[in-house]
Amino acid sequence: MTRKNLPALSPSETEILRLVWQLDKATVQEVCDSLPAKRKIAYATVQTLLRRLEKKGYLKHRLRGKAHVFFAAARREHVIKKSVGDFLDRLFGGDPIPLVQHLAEHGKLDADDIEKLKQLADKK
Amino acid sequence: MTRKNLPALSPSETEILRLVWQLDKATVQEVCDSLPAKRKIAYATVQTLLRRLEKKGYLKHRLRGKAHVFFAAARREHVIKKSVGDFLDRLFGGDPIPLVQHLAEHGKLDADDIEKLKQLADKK
DNA sequence: TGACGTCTTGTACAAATGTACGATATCATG
DNA sequence: CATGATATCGTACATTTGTACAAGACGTCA
Repeated sequence: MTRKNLPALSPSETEILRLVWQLDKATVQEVCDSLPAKRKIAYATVQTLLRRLEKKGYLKHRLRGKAHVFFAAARREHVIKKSVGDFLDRLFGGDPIPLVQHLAEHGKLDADDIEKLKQLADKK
Repeated sequence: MTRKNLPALSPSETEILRLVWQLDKATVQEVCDSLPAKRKIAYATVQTLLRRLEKKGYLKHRLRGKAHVFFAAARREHVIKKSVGDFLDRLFGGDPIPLVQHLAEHGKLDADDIEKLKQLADKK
């Protein structure tokens, strides 16, 4: 199943992978269509990124007519965990507090969000 | 002061920059010494990374004897904000909740941490 | 059936990244 | 002052990344 040894994701690859996750499964075209309006990348580029993601083991595809329909080949949870972990290490030496604190201070999190998190943490 | 237009940080650069922040100011040697034991990069490599960070505008240096002492040239707050923002966009489409939730679920944050955050958010 | 649109495949290519060697300059010390 | 230790500087170089064009396959509709 979802096996280890996933080569690192580049920023752009991450971006595309997220879209596939979000769409659950998608063709090149569909990924292109779901790109934020601001972010404009050529169809061909998205295609290459999807190919690379597949080669790296993050995606697989099956055919629908002539089109490739890409879908996750690695557990999202797992990928996220790795990405967040690495990011945390690089920028904060692994300590998550400053990160969350930063989010809180920049209005990314309101009291409500935090309340929800509290429930979560309490349950654990 | 801290002008904009900072070129993107590569993962390794980020790692090194963080160490300089942590040490407040540091020579190549000092950065090398403060590298986590696991992470083993040659002196020369660290040197290159520091040089690049300076060229990109993240660091400056002054001399102490013959050694270069590097120190921040851009507001840490600002750099973090940008890095976190980009990361959030890439991996979560900009929504911070799933990120924090992930942290909470993976035991990265305990109820105490969250309590602290609550205070923070309340103050806002 | 033949042109048309849609897709994939192969390939390209400059720039960024990760990593590092070798030459050179300088400082302390015997 | 010669020697070693320590630093920087210039440069290198294989990969990876970001971005993309061109050629070929296939299904469709007039």
